[in-house]
Amino acid sequence: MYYNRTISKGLASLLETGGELRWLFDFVKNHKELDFLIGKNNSKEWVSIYRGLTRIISVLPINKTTVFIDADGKYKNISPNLYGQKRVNENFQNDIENLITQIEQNSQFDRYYKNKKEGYFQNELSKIYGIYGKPDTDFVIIDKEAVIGYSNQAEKVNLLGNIQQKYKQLQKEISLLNPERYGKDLGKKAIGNELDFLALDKEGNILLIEYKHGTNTSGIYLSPLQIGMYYDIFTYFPKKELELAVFEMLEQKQKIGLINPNWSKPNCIKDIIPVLIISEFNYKSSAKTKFDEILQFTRKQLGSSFLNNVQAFNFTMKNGLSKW
DNA sequence: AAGCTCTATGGTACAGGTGG
DNA sequence: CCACCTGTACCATAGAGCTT
Repeated sequence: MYYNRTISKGLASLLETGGELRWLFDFVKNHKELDFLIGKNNSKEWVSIYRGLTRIISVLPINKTTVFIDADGKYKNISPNLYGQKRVNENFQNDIENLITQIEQNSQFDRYYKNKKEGYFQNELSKIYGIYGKPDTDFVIIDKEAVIGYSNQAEKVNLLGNIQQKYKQLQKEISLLNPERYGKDLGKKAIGNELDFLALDKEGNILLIEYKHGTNTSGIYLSPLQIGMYYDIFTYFPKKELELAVFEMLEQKQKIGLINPNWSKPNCIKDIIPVLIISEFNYKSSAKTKFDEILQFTRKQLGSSFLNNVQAFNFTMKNGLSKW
């Protein structure tokens, strides 16, 4: 298993000050609805730009002078000129602007950002604790949609499969316990495998952040299972290796400017803390009561120390983060 | 580089619940 | 008892990895 999503120096330098794609960095920083996601897996690396939940472009390096601009077919159809092979010295800002304008004008895309739901708040969070972060911000986002990689399918099934199995079983039991209250056939429902945000706080704690919008009731009350699973996966991962990867990603992001270069980094990793962040929580919703019930149930099954350091926050534009 | 498959998620309709 | 609210089931869409 491996986890390190630092991109190659060559790709990173394109975005750094003086790099040929530096204009892209400025462009995203100046558009409040846009944000970066950079990463790699065992076969490729990329710099992607998201508008809420939509990946509007991915930049994939082909060689030193050429990149491939990719996205879902839907967006390629809207703005064909933007996609395909490009020279790195080409400035395709106008094409991106054109794409965004068309996305804004077509209501079919509203649900990914304009409706001010999940995509909107996820983007806000991501920017406040990322590219707009201050030197004294409580924590910084190291990675988004974080996934641990496996060298092959056998290893994945063996390591991840076992952990997933455990939580799927619990989900099934919860469903059988009270199908009306918690949902039926939850045993068939898959448990997510991407962590929304991996962050680092000033004290040196790694925060495993799961984000939910307040209207997603079942997502909220079932989140102990999801959060527990990420906690298992990341605590199983060798600590030294995780620490190295996190610091490497931090440094790379600071060099580019995706994290404030003056943010004072901790000396070492202290702890791993699971976190739930909910935006626009509706206090009339039963989600909180059910969340406590699920937590109680899982503690009965897995031991009282299960998620004993979990933290939950409300997130609003007005007050930022406050205890849930 | 594009198509295919798997999976996650938002939107929506409706059923059931609740409060006035 | 009615009007409104909430949550679930279902469906469509899109992201991501894999294959060629």
